[in-house]
Amino acid sequence: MDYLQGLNEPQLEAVTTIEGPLMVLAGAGSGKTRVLTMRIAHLITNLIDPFHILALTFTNKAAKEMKDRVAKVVGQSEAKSLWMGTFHSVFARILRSEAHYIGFPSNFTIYDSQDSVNVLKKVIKELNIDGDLYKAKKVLGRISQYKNNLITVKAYFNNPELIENDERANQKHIGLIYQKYVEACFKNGAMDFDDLLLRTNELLTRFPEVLAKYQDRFRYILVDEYQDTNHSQYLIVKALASKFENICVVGDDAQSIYSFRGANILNILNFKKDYPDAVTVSLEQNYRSTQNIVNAANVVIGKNLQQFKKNVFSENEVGEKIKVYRSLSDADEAAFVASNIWQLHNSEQMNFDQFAILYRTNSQTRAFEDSLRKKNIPYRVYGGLSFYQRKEVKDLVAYLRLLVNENDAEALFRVINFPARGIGESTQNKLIVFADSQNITVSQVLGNLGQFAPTLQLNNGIITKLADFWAMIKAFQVMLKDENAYTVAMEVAKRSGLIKTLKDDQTPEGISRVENIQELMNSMQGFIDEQQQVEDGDSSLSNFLENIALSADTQKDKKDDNTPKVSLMTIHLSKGLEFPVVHLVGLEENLFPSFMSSSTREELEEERRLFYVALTRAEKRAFFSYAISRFQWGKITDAEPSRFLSEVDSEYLELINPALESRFMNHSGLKSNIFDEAPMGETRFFKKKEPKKSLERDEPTIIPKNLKPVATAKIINPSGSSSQDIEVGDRVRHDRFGVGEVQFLDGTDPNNIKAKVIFQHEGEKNLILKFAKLTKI
DNA sequence: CACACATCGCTTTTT
DNA sequence: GCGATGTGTG
Repeated sequence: MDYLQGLNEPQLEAVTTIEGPLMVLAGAGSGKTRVLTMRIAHLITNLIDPFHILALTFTNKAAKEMKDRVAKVVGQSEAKSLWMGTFHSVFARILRSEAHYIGFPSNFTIYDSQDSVNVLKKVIKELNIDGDLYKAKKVLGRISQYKNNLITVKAYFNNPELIENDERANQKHIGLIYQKYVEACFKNGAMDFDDLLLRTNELLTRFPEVLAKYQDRFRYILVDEYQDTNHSQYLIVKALASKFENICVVGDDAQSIYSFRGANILNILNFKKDYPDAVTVSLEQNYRSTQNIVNAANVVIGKNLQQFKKNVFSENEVGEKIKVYRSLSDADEAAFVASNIWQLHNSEQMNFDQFAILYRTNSQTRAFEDSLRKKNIPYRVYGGLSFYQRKEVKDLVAYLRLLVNENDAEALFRVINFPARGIGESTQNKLIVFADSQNITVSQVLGNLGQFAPTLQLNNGIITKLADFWAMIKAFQVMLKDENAYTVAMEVAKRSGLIKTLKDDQTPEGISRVENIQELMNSMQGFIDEQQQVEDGDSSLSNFLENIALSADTQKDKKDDNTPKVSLMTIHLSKGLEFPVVHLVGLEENLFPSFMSSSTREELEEERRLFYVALTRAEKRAFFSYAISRFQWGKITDAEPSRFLSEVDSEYLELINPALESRFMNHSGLKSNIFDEAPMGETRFFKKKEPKKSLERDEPTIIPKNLKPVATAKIINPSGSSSQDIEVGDRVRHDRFGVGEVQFLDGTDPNNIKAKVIFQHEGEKNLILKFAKLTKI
């Protein structure tokens, strides 16, 4: 039992309490993952067949990590029959084997949100409903809400309150759209993400024998991040656990940050009500962070009313105070962060992967990318567009999806005319209308063109094109019977003309698209290899498709060299991670807390939990920063410090640019010379800036408050007629070199100002502005 | 059908 | 400011 060594008392209790309901409240950094894995190991060591254990997580990453760690303790072979995965993947697997109960094919397609939006757009159009009033994305959000709360179409129409609600919101057609959307998905043999949960509920409630089967199988259930479960997930877990009640949920109500997508914090807050006999264990010792960080985080989260009272503490060193930096602009903030990282890297030999920059919104990324690039600091941006959401990748995947499930009309119409083969919109519409009138699917029409051609009212040329297209798809399907998925996919990429079309585009973007296709092929090969190595692996195309549908792998395309890099991500993405040094940036009202989430107490409490999550990522040092003005939506907007800053007791904070403070507080306007005297804490945190020979120096005018502080010169456009102000940091276009960014400006003589510009593709150039004909963009 | 131009809308997003 | 989406024109 050496795996029990080194656990503290509550951890030990959580691991060894095997029977009955158990709730583990795991404060930030308290060793939650360790407890979960040791608990599973302990179950197996106590001769509980792994076959009877189900462990549910929210991310693939968490599932994989836990599985690896369990395997290390109990051995690969023991760990294998364990069911461990995300809610969605586990239930997708169950649904595939039981699909016939609820009228779905077992090879149903899984739609991602983009697919769902596309289907909804078509539904809205078909219903002749004003698309301006019903934005597909918004409507999907609504439908998702309903599904997550188990409000089916039928339940919706039986609930006058809901209908009235939507009517009052001027959305009276929501019910109808919802209905048509569900019908469309059913016809396509497709489920969206929410369906994977909703349909599982349907399966378990409508068919007691199915429920009994899985209840008997899953005798020991563990749920990670329980505070993030939605109602639908809650009901499934409850139903499955109701026979044996060996259910262990682990979570931290203080870290519930996904209510905007249906997570219901009440699930964890009410666990005791559901299971009155439940044992509760609180893990309160934080092993991650300094006392200062833990205490500061505690003070802030303590302002929330809705929470379990916990006493999270640290016995690590007290640590440094949290440094607060007030900056003039987003660019200034970014420059500070980059300099600070650079300095710590040099003075304390810290690797770049020990730093994280956390922000509230993805749009804040850019300024930091710029500032890090200027200092040649390697970084990696997490999140953003997932690899599998790229258009070119989706296109090839759509072909493959069509091979597996030819009823998938969404996939069909995505590829029927891409690459262009003369099957235009009107032809497509005719196909849809005709298929609807005959009450069959479009694939059935295409499969029996000989029979339907006379009634289709299409000319022979088009009929031939349709026939050719369908013959191609059919040929791929035949091929799939003998060849492996990779070979078929390669053939699809070539024969469909996809690769050729992409290769015709020799722009950098076009080249990267081809690379993405190659990367998709590589990942497919990797998947097949992997599956063939494990016993009863499934290297089929449909399994590959399911895998990518349920994984938001954003980094597939990044060649992973092993250079340590600074991590840039949203706070949401940082949950579960830890970094020695954390920069929490953009601490401004309306940004964090977000202006969208400042109206109700519930929303604000979630933002505060988000703040808590962000701060507790830090192990040794935390830096806060905010800007008094920033670019937002193309405009410079004034900003006020976030309320969260004032919620941290000042004993934990240290302002690091008081010089600026006093200067800036007097509102007499900024004199130009303020820039000459290192007002931004420069003496301490900035390497000396490039010398600036500003024209403003000779003009004792009041500089507008919102002028970017890094501005070094104004120049007159050489054309003479128009004059433009160009500043450091501006993006410019050059006839020959393309798009670039001004690095610095030099020179006092207006006729002889030089600009150093780094162009996206051409690299660094020194230009004399008078001749360079730059345009600001 | 391709391209150019206009318009919108814009938090977070494990699946 | 920017990218996705939609509309119009040749």
